Amino acid sequence: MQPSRYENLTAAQAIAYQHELRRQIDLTPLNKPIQTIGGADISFNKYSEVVYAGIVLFNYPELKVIGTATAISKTKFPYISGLLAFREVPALVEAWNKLEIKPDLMVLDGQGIAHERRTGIATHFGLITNTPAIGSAKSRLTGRYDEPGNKPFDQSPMYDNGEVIGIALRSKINCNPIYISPGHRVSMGQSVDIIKNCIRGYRIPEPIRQAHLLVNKIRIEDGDNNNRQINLFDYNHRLPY
DNA sequence: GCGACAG
DNA sequence: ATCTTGTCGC
Repeated sequence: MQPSRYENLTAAQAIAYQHELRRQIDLTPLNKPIQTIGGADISFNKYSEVVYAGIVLFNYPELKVIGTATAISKTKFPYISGLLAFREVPALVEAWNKLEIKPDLMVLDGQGIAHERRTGIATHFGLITNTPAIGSAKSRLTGRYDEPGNKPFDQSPMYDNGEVIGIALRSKINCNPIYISPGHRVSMGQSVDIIKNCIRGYRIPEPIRQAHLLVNKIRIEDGDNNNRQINLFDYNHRLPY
């Protein structure tokens, strides 16, 4: 199935495809040393079908930026919890195809196997690009866990159906944890170790943080002004008139 | 039926 | 996700 055709799928068909992808997941430990790593993210205006995708490449473990790639695309697939990949992966793959050199591993903003069908966006992206990938989410989708301690790198396993599907990691003191899970071709332990090395003073791991800054930048540069939106703040200030 | 629900 | 200011806590 080509990502460019995802928007033609119904939710039921997308779920059927996830069941198909699930069988192909490989969580064998990555045996090759990591020299390059990439972070990916998407930005968009909620009143527009335009999505801005970006990937930032770094050398590893230093995390010095060595390249970027972006793509401005459109999607009609709505955001549906559990089907995020069908909305965001097409644009990400467009950016991916523009990369001169592909990284040894990718970090995606969302879940890996910490998903009801074990097919979060990191797993999905890793499978269709045949690239080791890790999911790092800012909130939980599924799974039960005890709140990790409040010290940096305190962690707590996430369970679903008796299996460990991810790790809630305290990336920064006094901040909510982030949720780490392997996506494809990397183990649970390696995923946590790699993400820990990508934490550089902020709650969000550097690859994703930089990708987020990049996509927001290109969205503003593209002139997001044309996509009119009335938020509560503006609305209240216009009431007198 | 009810509550939960990545971005 | 995205909009925006102020404010609280470390």
